[in-house]
Amino acid sequence: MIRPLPLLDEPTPERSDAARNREAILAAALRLVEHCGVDGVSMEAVAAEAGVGKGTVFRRFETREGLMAAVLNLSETEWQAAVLSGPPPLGPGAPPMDRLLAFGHSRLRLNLTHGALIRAAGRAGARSYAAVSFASMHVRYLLGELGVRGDLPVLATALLAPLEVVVLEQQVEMEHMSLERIEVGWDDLVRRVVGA
Amino acid sequence: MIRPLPLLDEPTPERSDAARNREAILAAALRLVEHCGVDGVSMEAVAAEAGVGKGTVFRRFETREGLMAAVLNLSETEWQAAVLSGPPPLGPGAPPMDRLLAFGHSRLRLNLTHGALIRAAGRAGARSYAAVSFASMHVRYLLGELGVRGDLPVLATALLAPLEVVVLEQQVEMEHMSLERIEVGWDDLVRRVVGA
DNA sequence: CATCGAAACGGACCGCGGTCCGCTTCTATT
DNA sequence: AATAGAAGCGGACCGCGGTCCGTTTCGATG
Repeated sequence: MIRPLPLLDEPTPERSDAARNREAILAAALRLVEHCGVDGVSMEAVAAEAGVGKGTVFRRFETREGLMAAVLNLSETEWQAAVLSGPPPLGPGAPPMDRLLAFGHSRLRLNLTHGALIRAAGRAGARSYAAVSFASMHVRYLLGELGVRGDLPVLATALLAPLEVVVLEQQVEMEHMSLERIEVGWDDLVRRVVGA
Repeated sequence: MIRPLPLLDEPTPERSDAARNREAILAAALRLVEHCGVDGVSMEAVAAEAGVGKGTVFRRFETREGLMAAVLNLSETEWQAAVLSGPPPLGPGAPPMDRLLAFGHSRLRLNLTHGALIRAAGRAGARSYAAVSFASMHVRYLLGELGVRGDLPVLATALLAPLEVVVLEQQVEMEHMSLERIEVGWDDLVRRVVGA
Protein backbone atom coordinates (compact mmCIF):
# COMPACT_ATOMS: atom_id res chain seq x y z
CA MET A 1 0.00 0.00 0.00
CA ILE A 2 1.61 3.17 -1.17
CA ARG A 3 1.03 6.31 0.84
CA PRO A 4 1.76 9.53 -1.04
CA LEU A 5 4.56 10.48 1.31
CA PRO A 6 3.40 13.67 3.08
CA LEU A 7 6.14 16.00 1.87
CA LEU A 8 7.09 18.60 4.44
CA ASP A 9 3.93 18.08 6.47
CA GLU A 10 1.60 19.72 3.97
CA PRO A 11 -1.22 21.04 6.14
CA THR A 12 -3.95 18.62 4.98
CA PRO A 13 -6.14 19.93 2.14
CA GLU A 14 -9.58 21.24 3.05
CA ARG A 15 -12.53 18.92 2.81
CA SER A 16 -15.14 19.90 0.23
CA ASP A 17 -17.91 20.76 2.66
CA ALA A 18 -15.44 22.75 4.73
CA ALA A 19 -14.45 24.81 1.72
CA ARG A 20 -18.09 25.40 0.83
CA ASN A 21 -18.83 26.59 4.35
CA ARG A 22 -15.80 28.86 4.41
CA GLU A 23 -17.05 30.62 1.30
CA ALA A 24 -20.59 30.85 2.65
CA ILE A 25 -19.39 32.31 5.95
CA LEU A 26 -17.08 34.84 4.33
CA ALA A 27 -19.83 35.97 1.94
CA ALA A 28 -22.32 36.21 4.80
CA ALA A 29 -19.88 38.23 6.88
CA LEU A 30 -19.19 40.62 4.03
CA ARG A 31 -22.90 41.09 3.43
CA LEU A 32 -23.64 41.74 7.10
CA VAL A 33 -20.70 44.09 7.57
CA GLU A 34 -21.81 46.20 4.63
CA HIS A 35 -25.38 46.17 5.87
CA CYS A 36 -25.08 46.63 9.65
CA GLY A 37 -21.61 48.07 10.07
CA VAL A 38 -18.70 46.18 11.58
CA ASP A 39 -19.71 46.67 15.21
CA GLY A 40 -23.29 45.63 14.56
CA VAL A 41 -22.36 42.15 13.42
CA SER A 42 -22.24 39.26 15.89
CA MET A 43 -20.68 35.90 15.21
CA GLU A 44 -24.00 34.19 15.79
CA ALA A 45 -25.58 36.45 13.19
CA VAL A 46 -22.90 35.52 10.68
CA ALA A 47 -23.44 31.85 11.43
CA ALA A 48 -27.20 32.17 10.95
CA GLU A 49 -26.82 34.19 7.74
CA ALA A 50 -24.45 31.57 6.38
CA GLY A 51 -26.74 28.76 7.48
CA VAL A 52 -24.18 27.02 9.68
CA GLY A 53 -23.62 26.54 13.39
CA LYS A 54 -21.64 28.99 15.45
CA GLY A 55 -18.94 26.43 16.11
CA THR A 56 -18.26 26.14 12.40
CA VAL A 57 -17.56 29.84 12.09
CA PHE A 58 -14.99 29.68 14.85
CA ARG A 59 -13.53 26.49 13.43
CA ARG A 60 -12.82 28.20 10.10
CA PHE A 61 -11.70 31.61 11.30
CA GLU A 62 -10.43 31.00 14.83
CA THR A 63 -11.77 34.23 16.28
CA ARG A 64 -13.82 37.28 15.50
CA GLU A 65 -10.66 39.19 14.68
CA GLY A 66 -9.70 36.44 12.28
CA LEU A 67 -13.01 36.62 10.47
CA MET A 68 -12.80 40.39 10.19
CA ALA A 69 -9.24 40.09 8.95
CA ALA A 70 -10.48 37.74 6.25
CA VAL A 71 -13.19 40.20 5.23
CA LEU A 72 -10.66 43.00 5.21
CA ASN A 73 -8.35 40.90 3.12
CA LEU A 74 -10.83 40.96 0.25
CA SER A 75 -10.40 44.68 -0.34
CA GLU A 76 -6.78 44.63 0.70
CA THR A 77 -5.65 42.29 -2.07
CA GLU A 78 -7.54 44.42 -4.54
CA TRP A 79 -5.61 47.46 -3.36
CA GLN A 80 -2.30 45.62 -3.48
CA ALA A 81 -3.02 44.71 -7.09
CA ALA A 82 -3.63 48.39 -7.86
CA VAL A 83 -0.28 49.28 -6.31
CA LEU A 84 1.64 46.53 -8.07
CA SER A 85 0.06 46.63 -11.51
CA GLY A 86 -2.60 49.34 -11.67
CA PRO A 87 -2.44 52.64 -13.56
CA PRO A 88 0.13 55.27 -12.54
CA PRO A 89 0.92 57.20 -10.47
CA LEU A 90 -0.09 54.58 -7.88
CA GLY A 91 0.94 51.71 -10.10
CA PRO A 92 4.20 51.39 -12.06
CA GLY A 93 5.08 53.85 -14.80
CA ALA A 94 5.38 57.11 -12.86
CA PRO A 95 8.54 58.54 -11.23
CA PRO A 96 9.24 57.09 -7.78
CA MET A 97 8.42 60.27 -5.90
CA ASP A 98 5.04 60.56 -7.60
CA ARG A 99 4.35 56.94 -6.81
CA LEU A 100 5.32 57.39 -3.18
CA LEU A 101 3.04 60.39 -2.72
CA ALA A 102 0.18 58.63 -4.50
CA PHE A 103 0.77 55.61 -2.28
CA GLY A 104 0.49 57.68 0.86
CA HIS A 105 -2.68 59.45 -0.23
CA SER A 106 -4.28 56.19 -1.26
CA ARG A 107 -3.38 54.42 1.95
CA LEU A 108 -4.49 57.37 4.02
CA ARG A 109 -7.98 57.41 2.54
CA LEU A 110 -8.24 53.64 2.68
CA ASN A 111 -7.29 53.53 6.35
CA LEU A 112 -9.85 56.19 7.17
CA THR A 113 -12.71 54.53 5.32
CA HIS A 114 -11.88 51.06 6.60
CA GLY A 115 -10.98 52.24 10.07
CA ALA A 116 -13.61 50.27 11.96
CA LEU A 117 -12.87 47.08 10.06
CA ILE A 118 -9.13 47.39 10.51
CA ARG A 119 -9.59 47.93 14.22
CA ALA A 120 -11.93 44.94 14.42
CA ALA A 121 -9.33 42.82 12.64
CA GLY A 122 -6.81 43.81 15.26
CA ARG A 123 -3.50 42.01 15.24
CA ALA A 124 -5.07 38.90 13.75
CA GLY A 125 -2.07 36.68 13.28
CA ALA A 126 -0.27 36.52 9.99
CA ARG A 127 -2.85 38.45 8.00
CA SER A 128 -2.24 41.81 9.61
CA TYR A 129 1.48 41.16 9.34
CA ALA A 130 1.15 40.46 5.64
CA ALA A 131 -0.62 43.77 5.07
CA VAL A 132 1.95 45.82 6.95
CA SER A 133 4.72 43.83 5.36
CA PHE A 134 3.49 44.58 1.87
CA ALA A 135 3.27 48.30 2.49
CA SER A 136 6.67 48.37 4.14
CA MET A 137 8.24 46.46 1.26
CA HIS A 138 6.79 48.80 -1.31
CA VAL A 139 7.91 51.94 0.48
CA ARG A 140 11.37 50.48 0.96
CA TYR A 141 11.55 49.78 -2.75
CA LEU A 142 10.51 53.32 -3.67
CA LEU A 143 12.96 54.84 -1.18
CA GLY A 144 15.65 52.76 -2.80
CA GLU A 145 14.71 54.05 -6.24
CA LEU A 146 14.94 57.57 -4.86
CA GLY A 147 18.49 56.91 -3.72
CA VAL A 148 17.74 57.38 -0.05
CA ARG A 149 20.54 56.25 2.27
CA GLY A 150 20.06 54.84 5.73
CA ASP A 151 18.15 52.10 7.50
CA LEU A 152 15.40 51.70 4.92
CA PRO A 153 13.15 49.33 6.93
CA VAL A 154 13.10 51.79 9.81
CA LEU A 155 12.60 54.79 7.55
CA ALA A 156 9.73 53.01 5.83
CA THR A 157 8.13 52.44 9.20
CA ALA A 158 8.55 56.12 10.01
CA LEU A 159 6.66 57.04 6.85
CA LEU A 160 3.93 54.46 7.37
CA ALA A 161 3.32 55.13 11.05
CA PRO A 162 1.52 58.46 10.56
CA LEU A 163 -0.89 56.63 8.26
CA GLU A 164 -1.96 54.22 10.99
CA VAL A 165 -5.63 54.23 11.87
CA VAL A 166 -5.14 55.26 15.50
CA VAL A 167 -3.07 58.24 14.46
CA LEU A 168 -5.38 59.37 11.68
CA GLU A 169 -8.49 59.08 13.80
CA GLN A 170 -6.84 61.05 16.55
CA GLN A 171 -6.07 63.83 14.09
CA VAL A 172 -9.46 63.86 12.41
CA GLU A 173 -11.77 63.27 15.35
CA MET A 174 -10.00 64.96 18.24
CA GLU A 175 -7.86 67.63 16.61
CA HIS A 176 -10.32 68.29 13.78
CA MET A 177 -7.69 68.36 11.08
CA SER A 178 -8.87 68.28 7.49
CA LEU A 179 -7.92 65.48 5.14
CA GLU A 180 -6.05 67.94 2.94
CA ARG A 181 -3.95 69.21 5.80
CA ILE A 182 -2.95 65.69 6.76
CA GLU A 183 -2.11 64.87 3.16
CA VAL A 184 0.01 67.97 2.72
CA GLY A 185 1.68 67.22 6.03
CA TRP A 186 2.57 63.72 4.90
CA ASP A 187 3.97 65.01 1.61
CA ASP A 188 6.11 67.41 3.61
CA LEU A 189 7.33 64.58 5.83
CA VAL A 190 8.25 62.51 2.80
CA ARG A 191 10.29 65.33 1.32
CA ARG A 192 12.14 65.90 4.56
CA VAL A 193 12.92 62.21 4.92
CA VAL A 194 13.93 61.74 1.31
CA GLY A 195 15.94 64.93 1.51
CA ALA A 196 14.73 66.42 -1.76
CA MET B 1 -34.26 80.09 51.19
CA ILE B 2 -31.02 80.95 49.48
CA ARG B 3 -29.56 78.44 47.03
CA PRO B 4 -25.83 78.95 46.22
CA LEU B 5 -26.53 79.68 42.55
CA PRO B 6 -24.96 76.81 40.59
CA LEU B 7 -22.38 78.75 38.61
CA LEU B 8 -21.76 77.39 35.12
CA ASP B 9 -23.29 73.98 35.88
CA GLU B 10 -20.47 72.78 38.08
CA PRO B 11 -20.64 68.99 37.76
CA THR B 12 -21.87 68.20 41.28
CA PRO B 13 -19.10 67.33 43.76
CA GLU B 14 -18.59 63.65 44.57
CA ARG B 15 -20.30 62.21 47.57
CA SER B 16 -17.97 60.99 50.33
CA ASP B 17 -18.76 57.28 49.97
CA ALA B 18 -18.39 57.60 46.23
CA ALA B 19 -14.94 59.11 46.59
CA ARG B 20 -13.90 56.42 49.04
CA ASN B 21 -15.06 53.70 46.68
CA ARG B 22 -13.29 55.30 43.70
CA GLU B 23 -10.02 55.17 45.62
CA ALA B 24 -10.62 51.61 46.78
CA ILE B 25 -11.43 50.45 43.25
CA LEU B 26 -8.45 52.17 41.68
CA ALA B 27 -6.10 50.74 44.29
CA ALA B 28 -7.59 47.27 43.86
CA ALA B 29 -7.25 47.49 40.09
CA LEU B 30 -3.63 48.58 40.34
CA ARG B 31 -2.87 45.74 42.73
CA LEU B 32 -4.54 43.14 40.52
CA VAL B 33 -2.96 44.43 37.32
CA GLU B 34 0.48 44.21 38.83
CA HIS B 35 -0.26 40.77 40.21
CA CYS B 36 -2.14 39.00 37.39
CA GLY B 37 -1.27 41.07 34.35
CA VAL B 38 -3.71 43.33 32.54
CA ASP B 39 -5.48 40.59 30.60
CA GLY B 40 -5.91 38.41 33.67
CA VAL B 41 -8.02 40.95 35.52
CA SER B 42 -11.79 40.89 35.28
CA MET B 43 -14.11 43.66 36.39
CA GLU B 44 -15.80 41.32 38.86
CA ALA B 45 -12.42 40.51 40.37
CA VAL B 46 -11.67 44.20 40.80
CA ALA B 47 -15.05 44.73 42.43
CA ALA B 48 -14.49 41.83 44.82
CA GLU B 49 -10.96 42.98 45.68
CA ALA B 50 -12.26 46.46 46.37
CA GLY B 51 -15.15 45.10 48.42
CA VAL B 52 -17.87 46.71 46.32
CA GLY B 53 -20.49 45.54 43.86
CA LYS B 54 -19.78 45.26 40.15
CA GLY B 55 -22.26 48.00 39.35
CA THR B 56 -20.24 50.44 41.43
CA VAL B 57 -17.10 49.82 39.43
CA PHE B 58 -18.92 50.59 36.21
CA ARG B 59 -20.63 53.59 37.74
CA ARG B 60 -17.25 55.16 38.64
CA PHE B 61 -15.25 54.25 35.54
CA GLU B 62 -17.87 53.77 32.85
CA THR B 63 -16.15 50.86 31.17
CA ARG B 64 -13.23 48.49 31.41
CA GLU B 65 -11.23 50.73 29.12
CA GLY B 66 -12.02 53.63 31.40
CA LEU B 67 -10.74 51.81 34.46
CA MET B 68 -7.56 50.77 32.69
CA ALA B 69 -7.09 54.31 31.48
CA ALA B 70 -7.35 55.48 35.09
CA VAL B 71 -4.74 52.94 36.17
CA LEU B 72 -2.50 53.98 33.31
CA ASN B 73 -2.97 57.58 34.27
CA LEU B 74 -1.17 56.99 37.55
CA SER B 75 2.15 56.31 35.87
CA GLU B 76 1.44 58.70 33.05
CA THR B 77 1.23 61.78 35.26
CA GLU B 78 4.44 60.73 36.93
CA TRP B 79 6.13 60.65 33.54
CA GLN B 80 4.69 63.99 32.55
CA ALA B 81 6.13 65.48 35.71
CA ALA B 82 9.54 64.08 34.78
CA VAL B 83 9.25 65.70 31.36
CA LEU B 84 8.10 69.05 32.65
CA SER B 85 10.26 69.42 35.72
CA GLY B 86 12.55 66.42 36.10
CA PRO B 87 16.32 66.32 35.60
CA PRO B 88 17.79 66.97 32.14
CA PRO B 89 18.09 65.90 29.43
CA LEU B 90 14.45 64.75 29.65
CA GLY B 91 13.45 67.67 31.83
CA PRO B 92 14.33 71.34 31.29
CA GLY B 93 17.91 72.53 31.30
CA ALA B 94 19.36 70.68 28.30
CA PRO B 95 19.50 71.92 24.67
CA PRO B 96 16.24 71.32 22.78
CA MET B 97 17.68 68.63 20.52
CA ASP B 98 18.98 66.65 23.48
CA ARG B 99 15.63 66.97 25.17
CA LEU B 100 13.81 65.84 22.06
CA LEU B 101 15.95 62.74 21.68
CA ALA B 102 15.65 61.91 25.37
CA PHE B 103 11.91 62.38 25.09
CA GLY B 104 11.69 59.88 22.23
CA HIS B 105 13.79 57.26 23.97
CA SER B 106 11.85 57.62 27.17
CA ARG B 107 8.47 57.40 25.46
CA LEU B 108 9.61 54.46 23.38
CA ARG B 109 10.58 52.39 26.38
CA LEU B 110 7.50 53.42 28.29
CA ASN B 111 5.20 52.44 25.44
CA LEU B 112 6.86 49.05 25.16
CA THR B 113 6.70 48.23 28.85
CA HIS B 114 3.13 49.50 29.23
CA GLY B 115 1.98 48.11 25.91
CA ALA B 116 -0.69 45.79 27.26
CA LEU B 117 -2.12 48.42 29.57
CA ILE B 118 -2.17 51.09 26.88
CA ARG B 119 -3.97 48.73 24.53
CA ALA B 120 -6.45 47.81 27.27
CA ALA B 121 -7.11 51.50 27.87
CA GLY B 122 -7.92 51.91 24.19
CA ARG B 123 -9.39 55.17 23.10
CA ALA B 124 -10.96 55.76 26.49
CA GLY B 125 -12.49 59.14 26.06
CA ALA B 126 -10.70 62.26 27.18
CA ARG B 127 -7.94 60.46 29.06
CA SER B 128 -6.22 59.02 26.01
CA TYR B 129 -6.64 62.35 24.30
CA ALA B 130 -4.96 64.13 27.19
CA ALA B 131 -1.95 61.82 26.99
CA VAL B 132 -1.48 62.26 23.26
CA SER B 133 -2.17 65.94 23.58
CA PHE B 134 0.55 66.40 26.18
CA ALA B 135 3.15 64.62 24.10
CA SER B 136 2.17 66.51 20.99
CA MET B 137 2.35 69.83 22.80
CA HIS B 138 5.79 69.11 24.17
CA VAL B 139 7.21 68.03 20.82
CA ARG B 140 5.70 71.08 19.17
CA TYR B 141 7.35 73.27 21.76
CA LEU B 142 10.76 71.65 21.24
CA LEU B 143 10.44 71.85 17.45
CA GLY B 144 9.70 75.53 17.87
CA GLU B 145 12.81 76.01 20.00
CA LEU B 146 14.79 74.28 17.27
CA GLY B 147 13.54 76.80 14.75
CA VAL B 148 11.73 74.26 12.62
CA ARG B 149 9.40 75.77 10.03
CA GLY B 150 6.21 74.19 8.79
CA ASP B 151 2.98 72.75 10.16
CA LEU B 152 4.24 71.94 13.65
CA PRO B 153 1.19 70.00 14.87
CA VAL B 154 1.43 67.71 11.87
CA LEU B 155 5.19 67.36 12.15
CA ALA B 156 4.84 66.50 15.83
CA THR B 157 2.39 63.78 14.92
CA ALA B 158 4.85 62.45 12.36
CA LEU B 159 7.50 62.14 15.06
CA LEU B 160 5.16 60.61 17.61
CA ALA B 161 3.50 58.09 15.30
CA PRO B 162 6.50 55.72 15.08
CA LEU B 163 6.43 55.55 18.88
CA GLU B 164 2.86 54.21 18.96
CA VAL B 165 2.42 50.83 20.59
CA VAL B 166 1.06 49.10 17.49
CA VAL B 167 4.03 50.23 15.45
CA LEU B 168 6.65 49.33 18.05
CA GLU B 169 5.18 45.90 18.72
CA GLN B 170 5.08 45.20 15.01
CA GLN B 171 8.77 46.04 14.76
CA VAL B 172 9.86 44.14 17.84
CA GLU B 173 7.66 41.05 17.65
CA MET B 174 7.27 40.49 13.92
CA GLU B 175 10.33 42.07 12.37
CA HIS B 176 12.60 41.23 15.32
CA MET B 177 14.23 44.62 15.45
CA SER B 178 16.34 45.47 18.47
CA LEU B 179 15.50 48.33 20.76
CA GLU B 180 18.74 50.05 19.84
CA ARG B 181 18.02 49.90 16.16
CA ILE B 182 14.61 51.46 16.65
CA GLU B 183 16.11 54.17 18.83
CA VAL B 184 18.81 55.00 16.34
CA GLY B 185 16.20 54.99 13.58
CA TRP B 186 14.08 57.47 15.50
CA ASP B 187 17.04 59.75 16.11
CA ASP B 188 17.74 59.66 12.38
CA LEU B 189 14.13 60.54 11.64
CA VAL B 190 14.28 63.48 14.02
CA ARG B 191 17.39 64.86 12.37
CA ARG B 192 15.88 64.55 8.90
CA VAL B 193 12.70 66.30 10.02
CA VAL B 194 14.47 69.04 11.92
CA GLY B 195 16.86 69.42 9.04
CA ALA B 196 20.02 69.50 11.14
C1' DC C 1 -32.91 65.00 65.66
C1' DA C 2 -36.38 63.86 62.04
C1' DT C 3 -37.27 64.25 57.28
C1' DC C 4 -36.68 63.88 52.47
C1' DG C 5 -34.88 63.91 47.78
C1' DA C 6 -30.94 62.89 45.30
C1' DA C 7 -27.09 60.13 44.62
C1' DA C 8 -24.94 55.79 45.09
C1' DC C 9 -25.05 50.86 45.77
C1' DG C 10 -25.19 45.83 44.54
C1' DG C 11 -26.26 41.92 42.33
C1' DA C 12 -29.59 39.67 39.15
C1' DC C 13 -29.74 39.75 34.40
C1' DC C 14 -28.51 39.99 29.26
C1' DG C 15 -25.83 39.31 24.92
C1' DC C 16 -21.71 38.03 22.92
C1' DG C 17 -17.21 35.81 22.10
C1' DG C 18 -15.27 31.49 22.64
C1' DT C 19 -15.04 26.29 23.99
C1' DC C 20 -16.44 21.46 24.12
C1' DC C 21 -18.11 17.16 22.92
C1' DG C 22 -21.32 13.82 21.04
C1' DC C 23 -23.07 13.21 16.41
C1' DT C 24 -22.74 13.51 11.18
C1' DT C 25 -20.42 13.58 6.75
C1' DC C 26 -16.85 12.99 3.73
C1' DT C 27 -13.29 10.22 1.35
C1' DA C 28 -9.63 6.71 0.95
C1' DT C 29 -9.39 1.90 0.63
C1' DT C 30 -10.77 -2.73 -0.48
C1' DA D 1 -20.97 -1.04 -2.31
C1' DA D 2 -19.27 -1.52 2.21
C1' DT D 3 -16.41 0.19 5.77
C1' DA D 4 -13.61 2.71 8.85
C1' DG D 5 -11.83 6.63 10.86
C1' DA D 6 -10.62 11.20 10.36
C1' DA D 7 -12.38 15.75 9.60
C1' DG D 8 -16.14 18.54 10.20
C1' DC D 9 -20.42 20.04 12.36
C1' DG D 10 -23.71 22.31 15.65
C1' DG D 11 -25.51 23.95 19.62
C1' DA D 12 -25.42 23.65 24.72
C1' DC D 13 -22.52 25.78 27.81
C1' DC D 14 -19.23 29.16 30.22
C1' DG D 15 -17.21 33.63 31.70
C1' DC D 16 -17.04 38.33 31.10
C1' DG D 17 -18.33 43.11 29.96
C1' DG D 18 -22.14 45.94 30.55
C1' DT D 19 -27.11 47.32 32.06
C1' DC D 20 -31.07 47.85 35.15
C1' DC D 21 -33.68 48.67 39.01
C1' DG D 22 -35.24 48.03 43.79
C1' DT D 23 -32.86 49.23 48.07
C1' DT D 24 -29.61 51.89 50.93
C1' DT D 25 -26.86 55.86 52.23
C1' DC D 26 -25.67 60.58 52.33
C1' DG D 27 -26.18 65.27 53.63
C1' DA D 28 -28.92 69.54 53.21
C1' DT D 29 -32.77 71.64 55.54
C1' DG D 30 -35.97 72.99 59.36
